[in-house]
Amino acid sequence: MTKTSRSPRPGRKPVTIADVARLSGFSAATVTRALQQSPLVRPATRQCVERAVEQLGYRPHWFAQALATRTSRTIGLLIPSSGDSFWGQVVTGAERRAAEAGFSVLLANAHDDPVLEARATDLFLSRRVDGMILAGTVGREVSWFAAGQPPVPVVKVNWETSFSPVRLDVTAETVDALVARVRRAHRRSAISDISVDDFSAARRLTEYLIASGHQRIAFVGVAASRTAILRVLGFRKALMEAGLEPAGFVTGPQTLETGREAALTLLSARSAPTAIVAYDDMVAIGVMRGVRAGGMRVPDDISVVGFDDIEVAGFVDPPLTTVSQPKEAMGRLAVEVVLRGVAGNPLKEAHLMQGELVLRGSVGPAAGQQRTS
Amino acid sequence: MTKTSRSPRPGRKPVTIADVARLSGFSAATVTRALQQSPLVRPATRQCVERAVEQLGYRPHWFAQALATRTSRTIGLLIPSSGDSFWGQVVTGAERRAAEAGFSVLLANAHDDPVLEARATDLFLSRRVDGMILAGTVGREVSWFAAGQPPVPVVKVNWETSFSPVRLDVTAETVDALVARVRRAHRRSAISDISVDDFSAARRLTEYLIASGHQRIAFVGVAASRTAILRVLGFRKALMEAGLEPAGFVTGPQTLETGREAALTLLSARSAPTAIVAYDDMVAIGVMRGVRAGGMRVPDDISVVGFDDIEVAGFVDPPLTTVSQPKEAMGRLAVEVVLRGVAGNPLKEAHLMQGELVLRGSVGPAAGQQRTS
DNA sequence: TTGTACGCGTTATCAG
DNA sequence: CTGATAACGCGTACAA
Repeated sequence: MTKTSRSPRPGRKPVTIADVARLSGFSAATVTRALQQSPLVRPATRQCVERAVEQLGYRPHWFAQALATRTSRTIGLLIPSSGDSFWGQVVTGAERRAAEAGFSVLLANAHDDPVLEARATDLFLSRRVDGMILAGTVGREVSWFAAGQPPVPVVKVNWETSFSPVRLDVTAETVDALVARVRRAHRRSAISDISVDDFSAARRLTEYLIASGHQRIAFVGVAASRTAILRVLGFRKALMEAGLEPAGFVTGPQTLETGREAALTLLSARSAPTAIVAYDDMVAIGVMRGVRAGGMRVPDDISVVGFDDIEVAGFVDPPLTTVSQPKEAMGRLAVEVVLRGVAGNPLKEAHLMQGELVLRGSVGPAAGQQRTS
Repeated sequence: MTKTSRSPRPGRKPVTIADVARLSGFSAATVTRALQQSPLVRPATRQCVERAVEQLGYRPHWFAQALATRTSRTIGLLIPSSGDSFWGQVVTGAERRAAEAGFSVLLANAHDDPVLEARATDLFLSRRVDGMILAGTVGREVSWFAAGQPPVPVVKVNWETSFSPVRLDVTAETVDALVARVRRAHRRSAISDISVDDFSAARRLTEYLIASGHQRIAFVGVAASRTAILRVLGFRKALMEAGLEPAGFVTGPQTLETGREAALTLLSARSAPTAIVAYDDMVAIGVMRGVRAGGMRVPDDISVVGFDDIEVAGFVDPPLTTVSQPKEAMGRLAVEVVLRGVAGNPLKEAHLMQGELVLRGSVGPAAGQQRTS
């Protein structure tokens, strides 16, 4: 249903500083100074100007200000999608912090498309943002800025990129070497970055499963992405230190469906795992569905853990044990890094934030252990 | 963990149209025309200019353009919170549509605070947005714009406001009168608005329950808000037309906890309902938990429905039957309305969008009916 | 303490 | 077809 009706044309022309100057009887320069709380202006004058501002409903014209001062007080924020509550939380943190500093946020969605990513950085640049935050991007850095160095401070958040697949039969030494190698790729760039320590998170999650008595643990959702590799390596590391072998790896796109099928496959194997580490919560939920479809129960027969602590994770049955990423904090920190850059401190910063284990109902004691005891 | 290291100062001064003019050997005016694809410029000249642009990496300075053309090609979008995936979807739709039209989105979060809402509209105005979308706002319209008419096209989306509580013992005539009254409050405003037809959605949802054999149906989450009242009225309307009486109303804040407690209370009554309509999905999930805590099952013993189709709704157990709001479409439409206003058609538009019933697993045949048959 | 004059980077209006 | 020139609204040296 749609209804329309006339409404008065809002065509009042905006009031400028000249109008204020005229009404108050002072010059435009004085008005500017009064508005900037400059100590050079007499209190009585300030009063007078403020009255005129009030009366006319004057608001400084932001473009003109920006043009004159050469700063836009705007930060470009590129994320994969606003519809994703994960990134939504990052935006919330960023927006809050920016507002505190008197900055606003220019938002763009990349929808996982490198072309859109490049277009967005272009947009930001021509909008003369004072800095930009590139979050969850998939494209290659070179495609963003033609001449190497970006002209404004840039920070990457949870930057994703493809890596040649890691051999799964790594040894104790190669795990550390590979982690170092993956991290080094970050360091080469001159662009600041913030990311969550996926390696450590996966390691702690796996250690928790081992401490719960699990000995046969599989990983579902292996892929050639930076994040996936670090999580696999953390998983391997924990296993090695406990003298255990992985109970299986399932490769595939990081979707619910992958998790479902993987669970069905793994459960029908002769030596089925008693616990599954999923690449992320969505895959984990798929695993839980697969487990149920296979006639078994979580966590009685098999334990499941995920990553990210997405909103849904706390609402599935049983609620999912996972590791939560500091989403709002990442957004805030990203803005702070950019702000430091804007303030004229052109340092590259690299932040590795720690996730937090969220213990819920999807992990129980190892089923095998129960039988033998 | 934090690491910092030196990086080359990015202080190249941006290239201006004058640089392009110099290099290409033409005047700035011609460069502008070439870039605007004006037919007034000779192809050879255009080529020449384009080469210079390429070579210098020139990008038009957006403020200066905006200042000269008096349009910012920006739309202000105010939402309660980016962390909420409901609004995130609205943003996605808006952002997409805006990008198609070459506009960008300036985002602000109100966090349900009328003060922040007013500050945001102020920000938008001083940023000279071409139009603004005020979504899910709670404040009073008068507080937004000092001088009555806003100076740019504005559209409200799912505008929320408090209403004097509706008497629950309405009659058939008063239902229609009340719906009309609630809607009239919208019409009085000169500001365009988009909202979902909550009355009709609630009515259809309730009709569906009745068609499933339910006769004793309660409503949980009554409050003095516009949305809540329309949903209650839709619920009442469906019941009346079927010659049924409501099995109860529970008032309270629209949270999961309210739902939980309400379920416990309703189930222990002498004539317990066989179905519950919750104000929204979060309340509905609370109801489901309460039902389970009370030792009964959904949908075997009692059916539950919600509103909004939030992300979580499809993942709870059983998946929730609800009515989905056209979130992305609302965002798109909002941008379109603003764009029409920008194009110089200052009409007030009122759009009532229809939600869609999403039938999932939380509704079954009436338990009472099963027993008697 | 206040006013004047100029620059910020573009676009639009007129002449040529 | 192209080139001067004047806005656009504000900040800021510099002068008063």
